Amino acid sequence: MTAERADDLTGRARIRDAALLEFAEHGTKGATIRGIAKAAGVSPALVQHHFGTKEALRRECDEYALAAVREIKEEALRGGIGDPGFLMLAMRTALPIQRYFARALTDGSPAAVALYDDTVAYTEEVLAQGRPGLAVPKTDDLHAYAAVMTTMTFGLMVLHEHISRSLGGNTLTAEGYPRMALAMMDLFDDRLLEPELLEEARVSLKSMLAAGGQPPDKENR
Amino acid sequence: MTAERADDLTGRARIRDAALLEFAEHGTKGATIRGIAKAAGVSPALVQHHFGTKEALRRECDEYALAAVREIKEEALRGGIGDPGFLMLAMRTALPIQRYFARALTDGSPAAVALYDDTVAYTEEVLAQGRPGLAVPKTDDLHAYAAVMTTMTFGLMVLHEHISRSLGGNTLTAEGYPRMALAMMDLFDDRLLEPELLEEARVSLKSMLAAGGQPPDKENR
DNA sequence: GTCTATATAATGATAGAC
DNA sequence: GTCTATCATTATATAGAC
Repeated sequence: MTAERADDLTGRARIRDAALLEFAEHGTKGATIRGIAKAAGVSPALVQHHFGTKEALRRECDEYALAAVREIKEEALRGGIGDPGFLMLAMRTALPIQRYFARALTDGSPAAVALYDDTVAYTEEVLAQGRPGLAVPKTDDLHAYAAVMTTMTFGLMVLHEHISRSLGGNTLTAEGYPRMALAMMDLFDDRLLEPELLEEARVSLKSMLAAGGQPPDKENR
Repeated sequence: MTAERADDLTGRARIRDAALLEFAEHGTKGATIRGIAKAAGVSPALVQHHFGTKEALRRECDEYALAAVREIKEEALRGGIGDPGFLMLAMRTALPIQRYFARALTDGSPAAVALYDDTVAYTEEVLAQGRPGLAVPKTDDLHAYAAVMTTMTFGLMVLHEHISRSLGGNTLTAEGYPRMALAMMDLFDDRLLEPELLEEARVSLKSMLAAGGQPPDKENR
């Protein structure tokens, strides 16, 4: 999984890399063997020769992408959360891998599910154990807290096209990332909702929760 | 756009509603005329008779969904941000519409772009003007602040399948929404990163921003 | 390993009857 | 408005030569 130069890739790897991008761009269904072959500069038959079926190729992309992310994550872990590079974990992941997952998370794939579930579990663990520089979360539902945190972070990746358009620079690269990240920090350092309104909303939500999912009385609507 | 009962829908509307769900489930490319026809209980030819092409049907779903959301939003606006229903704006939107946009935001569509851009602009406006119960954001980049806020909120919708799985209940419905929303409030009411770490990260990001998108020196990696 | 040629299936779209 | 039947296109997948 070490970085390989585009020109000295074997045919098989060239096809896999092209597939990664085509799946990211057009989705599982939208990407075609023909398109992938064209992008890789080979014939469609060669794609089938190496991977058998489109489904198998997809599976291989899935596994490759997941392995790549796990490798980056382990590397970042050695630095610790205080490491300036830790917050940029996303940025250290190769662009094609990020784009692949951004799409796979909505297209649906085993690796995307694994990545999501892994990340929620890891986030929950870190929040529970505590880390230097990291406060203990004030919540009585740490799992949901971790899930929301993870989902929001992934949301920025999944919707990268929209936020990049809005901010005028690709947020998955060093070009657009800093502006987004700074705003994210302002947002989490802020307390936007005033305590009274917050409490009011909490009470309303807790009554919904207690009611087992029934919406509150309709008179308010 | 008033609520119609499933049984007294005209054929055309029944097909449109079925298409909305099929596009949400399988994406623009994955949804088929045959599948939509089957879901609507009509022949594939009737779908073409009413809408001409699949692209035209998709366009009509797009416009219908956008109009529906705008209507809900205007209604919620009359209550104001203090209205307990305001925070639940998403939940008041019909489920098929939410699911349609959750998919369209990554599949790409004019309505999805319009919805996203509208929402960022509206969020920015509200934050700039201020509202009772809402603090003034502490940031020198209000647009990015609004964009990140919007993207994170939409991220919860786009990734609803994953967070629902993680929390054990559909977060797009009253069944799973309260738990997610409560965790969201805990998260925004918290200050997870301690000031020193936050400041350190800000400095690093600002230097990246100033460098015009060049990553910081590699020695740290 | 890589290609051309071809078989097979799925899908979008049309024609014409009722 | 609604159907059945059919066509044209595009996609996956296979066979066999080099």
